[in-house]
Amino acid sequence: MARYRVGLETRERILSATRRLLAEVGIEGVTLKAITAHARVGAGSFYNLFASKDDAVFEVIREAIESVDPDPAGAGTDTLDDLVDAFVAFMTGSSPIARIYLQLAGRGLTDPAIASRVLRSHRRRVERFADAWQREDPSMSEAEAIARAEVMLGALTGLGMTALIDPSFDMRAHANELLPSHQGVAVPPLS
Amino acid sequence: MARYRVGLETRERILSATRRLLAEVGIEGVTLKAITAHARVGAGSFYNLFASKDDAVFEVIREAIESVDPDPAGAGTDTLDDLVDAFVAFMTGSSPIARIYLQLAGRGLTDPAIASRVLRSHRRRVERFADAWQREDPSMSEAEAIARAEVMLGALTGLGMTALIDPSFDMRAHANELLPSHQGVAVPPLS
DNA sequence: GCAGAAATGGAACGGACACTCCAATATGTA
DNA sequence: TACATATTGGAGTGTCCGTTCCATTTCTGC
Repeated sequence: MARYRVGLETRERILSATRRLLAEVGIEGVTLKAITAHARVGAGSFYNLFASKDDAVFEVIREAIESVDPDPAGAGTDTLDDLVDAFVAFMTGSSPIARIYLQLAGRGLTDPAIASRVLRSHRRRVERFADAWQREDPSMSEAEAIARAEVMLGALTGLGMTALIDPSFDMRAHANELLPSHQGVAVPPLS
Repeated sequence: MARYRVGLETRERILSATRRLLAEVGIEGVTLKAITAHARVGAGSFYNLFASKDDAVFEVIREAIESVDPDPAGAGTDTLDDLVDAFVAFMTGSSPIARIYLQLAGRGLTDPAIASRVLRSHRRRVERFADAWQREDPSMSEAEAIARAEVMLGALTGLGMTALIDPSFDMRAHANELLPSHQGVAVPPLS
């Protein structure tokens, strides 16, 4: 835990180096050696401030997500529109961190420690989407709101993946189709 | 190079072990030690038959792809329901290819060579979904069918990812909500 | 300016990894 | 059978990784 001014500054240098490395060389290139070298810090200093290497990586991702959060304070004022917009901004923005996030999620397919972290943040997001949905339609049951939030987030994640692999893919347009307010072009539902 | 009968058999044992490992622990869990242990083979025997670990992994993937007929009949009789069902079965079933596919897709976010492969198969699948959609509603334009296919596949991919990370997640239930026959909101009926 | 706590660098550790080396053995051929 | 060579296991190599340890230095409240 950083308590002194110098400690906080070092923490920022480490996060900054981690951020830059994630952007430049990807998750596989982020080694402790690289981080400490770029931050001009000894390994001891690093572990004085972070519990593990992953701890620093997740903190960088957390901050990146928070930076596009329409309601960082958790006041409950964000709409579904806002949330979808934030997700799209995160995925299609200039920050390469979205890429890292998806790669980590992929790694979570085999690494239980990462899976639990990814899952935790996923569940938090589902809750957020479900709340917004219920706020827009108070008659909706909580269970249904959660189910819809799961589908919407699944869709957004998948679309984000496509967008990252295919730069010409228009994620925003497709994402907007997911919104209940969207009244698009016509396909009568099949019976 | 295997020349004798025993060598060819050993080669098959190695490929079989690699295939099983890819299914069970994913691409990152496939170590040389694991392969040789499961195949009951020494490291020397392995390198007598394969140039590298990746050589064996790529061979397994190549064979797996080859063994899956993308459109056996080519009759174009499959419905959206069938396709979604197949996708869910693919993701939640015991087949190793789904996990490998997602893990490779994640790796493709930084590796252009892998990205192009992933993208190609993705586009092929979009086409398949779009065709089915147009078959069910001939009045739908091709562009719109493709747009819907993109959203649906994005959702399925994202849900599949969640399902792989969280075994308790009911992918099939959520996937069904994506179908136009379902009166959900995720893909809204259009006016 | 002193004491106690925080911060520091970097050597050292233990483990994982892909891969090499080689003496011993098995195999196919003539 | 006799010979060339394919095949074998597994100890050993070099490298890289995250993390720990600790003597030393720096910081800050009093």
